[in-house]
Amino acid sequence: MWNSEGVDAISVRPARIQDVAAAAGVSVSTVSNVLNRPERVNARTAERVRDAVAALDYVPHPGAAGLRTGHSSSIGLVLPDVANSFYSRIARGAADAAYEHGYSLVLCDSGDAPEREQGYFTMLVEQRAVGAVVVPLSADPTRLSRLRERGIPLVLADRAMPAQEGCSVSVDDIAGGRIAVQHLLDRGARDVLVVNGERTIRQCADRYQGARQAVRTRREARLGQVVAEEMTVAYGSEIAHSLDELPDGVFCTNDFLAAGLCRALGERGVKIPEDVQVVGYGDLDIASFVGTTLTTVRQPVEELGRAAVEMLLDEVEARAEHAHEARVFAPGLVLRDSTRASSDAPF
Amino acid sequence: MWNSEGVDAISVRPARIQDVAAAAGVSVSTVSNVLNRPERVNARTAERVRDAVAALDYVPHPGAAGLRTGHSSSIGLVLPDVANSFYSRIARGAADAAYEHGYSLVLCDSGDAPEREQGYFTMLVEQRAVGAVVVPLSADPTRLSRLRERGIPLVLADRAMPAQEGCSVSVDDIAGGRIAVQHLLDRGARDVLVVNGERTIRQCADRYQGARQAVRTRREARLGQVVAEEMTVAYGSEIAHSLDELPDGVFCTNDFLAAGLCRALGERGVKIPEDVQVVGYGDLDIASFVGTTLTTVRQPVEELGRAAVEMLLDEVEARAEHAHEARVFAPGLVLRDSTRASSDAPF
DNA sequence: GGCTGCGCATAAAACGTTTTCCGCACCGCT
DNA sequence: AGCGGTGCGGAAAACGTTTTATGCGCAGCC
Repeated sequence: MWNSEGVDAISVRPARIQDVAAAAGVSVSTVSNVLNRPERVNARTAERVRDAVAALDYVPHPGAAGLRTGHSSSIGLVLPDVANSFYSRIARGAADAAYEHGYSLVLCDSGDAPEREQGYFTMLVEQRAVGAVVVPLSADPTRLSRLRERGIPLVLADRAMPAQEGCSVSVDDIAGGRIAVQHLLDRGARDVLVVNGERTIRQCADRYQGARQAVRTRREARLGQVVAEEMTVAYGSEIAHSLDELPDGVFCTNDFLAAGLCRALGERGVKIPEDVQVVGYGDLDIASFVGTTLTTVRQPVEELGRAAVEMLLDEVEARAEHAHEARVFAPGLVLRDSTRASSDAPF
Repeated sequence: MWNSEGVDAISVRPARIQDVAAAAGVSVSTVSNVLNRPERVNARTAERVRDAVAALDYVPHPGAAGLRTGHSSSIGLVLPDVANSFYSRIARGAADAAYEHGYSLVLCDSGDAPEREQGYFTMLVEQRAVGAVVVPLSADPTRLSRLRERGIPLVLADRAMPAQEGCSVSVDDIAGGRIAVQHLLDRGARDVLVVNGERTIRQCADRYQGARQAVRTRREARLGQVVAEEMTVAYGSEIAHSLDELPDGVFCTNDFLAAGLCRALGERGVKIPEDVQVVGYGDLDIASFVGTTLTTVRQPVEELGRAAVEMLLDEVEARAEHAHEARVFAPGLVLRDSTRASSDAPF
């Protein structure tokens, strides 16, 4: 009645493989063969079939196919919070890779709730997901058992795992700490302070270890450390105010800390980078938005997501000859004003 | 051989409904009934069945079920880029809602590529997705036809749509512009400048319209506008430098612009908020990280994602009595230093 | 005592694929 | 003529569910 013509489509039943077979004057098996193993069928017949497919706008039903073949074509991506930019960048890389390989990505945002993470694991088991990329809430390996015991392959992201247990991808935080401090030393700093987060956090401990390694290469260099309760702008600022004697180089293990520290130093009349050089970590948005833009350590996070999916698919598709691998990515340094002597206006 | 005992699980075939039936000494239909319409079956039998389910750790195969019932339980989320915080917040809200209702969310990141967006539409059609939430690349409605003609219900996000075409969710940008400027006027500003983006962008046009509405309520107030080529920190800064005479209130239609503008004004020796009050838009991370934190307009973005999914599910589950709706959300004001007279240290 | 109706459980037919045979026609060879 | 290939195409059996149509026993009612 008042419907325009497009709307009648909502009642049309999608074409099945049978319909295609009928239209092309062949059997269903032939249609299936044309679609999945074209080499098995005569070129002329194949052509006829493909015409029919196009004419009917046939799209195969992967659910039905999966029923027969035993596996779906979706992979799970489990992470604590997509709204967090670190995780959303992982998601981006994973989505790209999944798309390129023709898999669909199921977004499982555990919202920092362990029971919800478990719920998603169950859901993935139900769906017979072909595998999962997991950025786990905690390092506790038993939480992964639900997937393990169902034989769903998984790749851990941002968390290393003994290689025989499965694949994992992560960034080399020790190297990150090393290049950050190395850079400060290269630019003449001799008295380096590390503004760190809680050392129980693996990343923080690693970055500090890297810093120590860098300092060891120079006789005359000294390293200090101060630990912030939380890695926020506010604490970075507070630490800058509480400093008695100034170092000539500061390595903040997080860009928030660095941003707060830079601002507070500025308020104290300290010039950056002339008096103190500062390196941050993470290349978060804030690093380039802040007054004096931050030299910082950039992590190839999208690569992490992409690699995780690709390793997962290798495991899925190769099965037998797949060897587990713990891939670690190298971070890189992004040079900006906070360690650059001549600061040409970046805009 | 060298495998620990957990590993044999990878070969165990998941229990089917048949196995449960056998274990409970009933027929498959009874098991199915226990699971889907418990009221149809005797309480004692149901109990036996449930025990068997638990004992075998049976999980139903939604693919197979979907084959029979004709629809899957997954919904698509199509957006231009999850790494962009606006979209990732939508994703977060959508994921929460989907989880609560027992649906799984398929992440479709079109990466700003129209053909990839189409590819995802095709994929969703294949999977017989029950519906989709779409943040479209452009307003061109024909791109959605692929889903439409297959009768897949969809909800548009961040983009209004004639209500009879389907549901949509969006934020009221006119109201956003209005409250921003209203706030400036309330705090005594009389000469208000709007730093806007390209007016071909609907959001920009709307926010400016809201600004005009607010100014109209005060006889003595005046409104000016300057348009930035891009809505970035750099352009905000540039505009601040190019200003001849200063207004006493500035409304930037984006926090990046506001951040750049504030910094540049500071460099010119202008005090914020004493000399000029500034309001941003979006409540992006940058708004609270920047030197003088930004008063800004906050959009309930997670709510957008959540509502979109819920409206979609209403359409899916109610079918007949569902009425399309174009829901628009009200933005709110977040008060921070850039319009606050007495600036107590926020830390 | 034969009906009807009710409460419960089951058998069997779908759903749309893939894949394993198997058959058929044709070819070239002894 | 008989034989083994080979190249193509088809029939039919799975895959794991849901759902429709029955079946069966038993109570209540004329």
